[in-house]
Amino acid sequence: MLQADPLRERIVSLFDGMSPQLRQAARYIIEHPQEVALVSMRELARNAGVQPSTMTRLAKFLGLAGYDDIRAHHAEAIRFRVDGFAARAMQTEESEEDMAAAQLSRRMLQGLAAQIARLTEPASLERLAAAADRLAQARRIFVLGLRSCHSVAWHFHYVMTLLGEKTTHLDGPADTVGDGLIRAGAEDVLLAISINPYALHSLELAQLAREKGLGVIAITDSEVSPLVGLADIAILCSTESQSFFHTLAPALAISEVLCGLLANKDRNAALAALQRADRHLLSLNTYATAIPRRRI
Amino acid sequence: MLQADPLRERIVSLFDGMSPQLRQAARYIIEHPQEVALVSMRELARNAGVQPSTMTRLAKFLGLAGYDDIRAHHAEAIRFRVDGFAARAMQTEESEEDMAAAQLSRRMLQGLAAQIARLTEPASLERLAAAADRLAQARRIFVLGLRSCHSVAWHFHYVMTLLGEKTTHLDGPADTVGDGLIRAGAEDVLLAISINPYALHSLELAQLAREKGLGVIAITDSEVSPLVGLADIAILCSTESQSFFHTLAPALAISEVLCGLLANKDRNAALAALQRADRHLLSLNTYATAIPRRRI
DNA sequence: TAAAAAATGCAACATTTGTTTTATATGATA
DNA sequence: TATCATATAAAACAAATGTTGCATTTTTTA
Repeated sequence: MLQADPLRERIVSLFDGMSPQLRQAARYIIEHPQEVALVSMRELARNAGVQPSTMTRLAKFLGLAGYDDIRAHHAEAIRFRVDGFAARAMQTEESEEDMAAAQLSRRMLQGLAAQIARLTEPASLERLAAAADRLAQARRIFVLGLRSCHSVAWHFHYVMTLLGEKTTHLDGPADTVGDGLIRAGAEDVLLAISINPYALHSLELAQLAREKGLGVIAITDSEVSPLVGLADIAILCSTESQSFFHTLAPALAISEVLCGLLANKDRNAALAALQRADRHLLSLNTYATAIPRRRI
Repeated sequence: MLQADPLRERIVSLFDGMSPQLRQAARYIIEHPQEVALVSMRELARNAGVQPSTMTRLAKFLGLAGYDDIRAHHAEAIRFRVDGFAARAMQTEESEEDMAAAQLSRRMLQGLAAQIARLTEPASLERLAAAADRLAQARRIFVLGLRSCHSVAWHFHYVMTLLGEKTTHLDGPADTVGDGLIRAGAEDVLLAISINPYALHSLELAQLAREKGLGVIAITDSEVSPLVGLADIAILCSTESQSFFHTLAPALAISEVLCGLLANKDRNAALAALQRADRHLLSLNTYATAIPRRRI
């Protein structure tokens, strides 16, 4: 929002002085302003993961009479926004270069959004479901993604480690990438991610996995990708982008969906695992609760 | 409202068959659609000059279960208008225990697409352009993303290495993550990526960078993220998803856009650099186009 | 460590909400 | 006009809302 929003600014500026629960409530309001006006306080509190009373306390903390002041403010913001949209588009006066930058950015982002939206085609959804089934059945999941695909492979692996110990990330220094497969067998599955140009090493390892009897699931970019012939299930994602580079956002989206599907197979187990991970990381002081903030 | 609105059309088409009081209520709703979602039924009735019961009767007359259906519809319309169908799937019930895989996948993907599309708001585009400018000016770019954000940081770094030697990826074993900053100074910039929950180490390093005089550019998830206070420019991306986990797809999209903008600053240099990288990797036999024959 | 203070969860509270019921008014038909 | 069906207003109702006080937990201070 470009318009001055005094309440929003007040919440941000007082954020540091809030207790954890107040912060959680405040954060949710900052990030879902329209919901404040559209749902009841109790429902908002539920969605924000706090007690109803916390919302009242937040209002008082902000110096307001009660929660209704917060709601009234956000309702007013919605009433004003009716014509604010056009106004906002106009008021952006930019330099020529920035204009060009904004245009390129917009084109790229819209392209990415469209590509991810296109993954909702029935054919893709079927393959996603089949892949999730296969991954759920596997004893062990080996995740392989080299070079540009490393980010996707690692992210999948990272999320899955929050759920349990089922995945092995095939990566390592000194040419030890494939060592994880030493004890892999027919009960295991390789999740291989590779896009054009295909890293030779990825294909070799996928081939090796196949020879060892592993199931192979591929995330790749084309029906004629070499991985398609090697894989039991291949999920295709476009990598075209409006810039010089290939995009991996759709591939990342696919891997996130796979994680979501796997977690959804047993929601309770997933929740329990996540809580366990939370506690572990908490005891390690991995995350910041108190914030080293110095400047506004 | 430009979109087709079935309820509105239904009210109009049944208008002639209504009693005077029903008409008065219906007319007010047609002419003040946003008020329906923003005030209580009794207040709406008062403003419309009818009895509260008339509103309920109108709902029944339209074939709905009750007034709440009318309100829910108008709230949805506001969500639609404000977010461009973004947070829609987001808010809907997630209580269905056994959601079909296809349904969950579709929801997740649509949500991701919408979140990326939302990054095209003018405010975001401005920040992207400013960030690209700052990164282009920098002597050196240090890229920091720990834990879940590693994928984004690494991807940015990887793409940038194709363009040149300007970036340093802050990562390493044995607690050497921050060592890259040893010789960093005021002419350099830190690109820090962190989302809630914020890795303590990321914040500490960002703080250190700031103290050493580096510019700080952040990719983070909220106006109240601790990185916002530390950063010269903060680019915000939503991380909410329909599943248990946060999504990094929008953050990845942002980093890809930054790469695109940087490459676009000097297209010829970028092309030349990419060709050089291509030749190098070709001579190393990094890539394949067909299924490889395994070396023994 | 113990004591004090702050933060939080819980449950009871008075209101307010949307709905339903009942009584009254309205207007058409014969 | 008398009769009837419909439309409206008023009041009663259960369900929900936002708030508050209190007990418990957590954090800070001495």
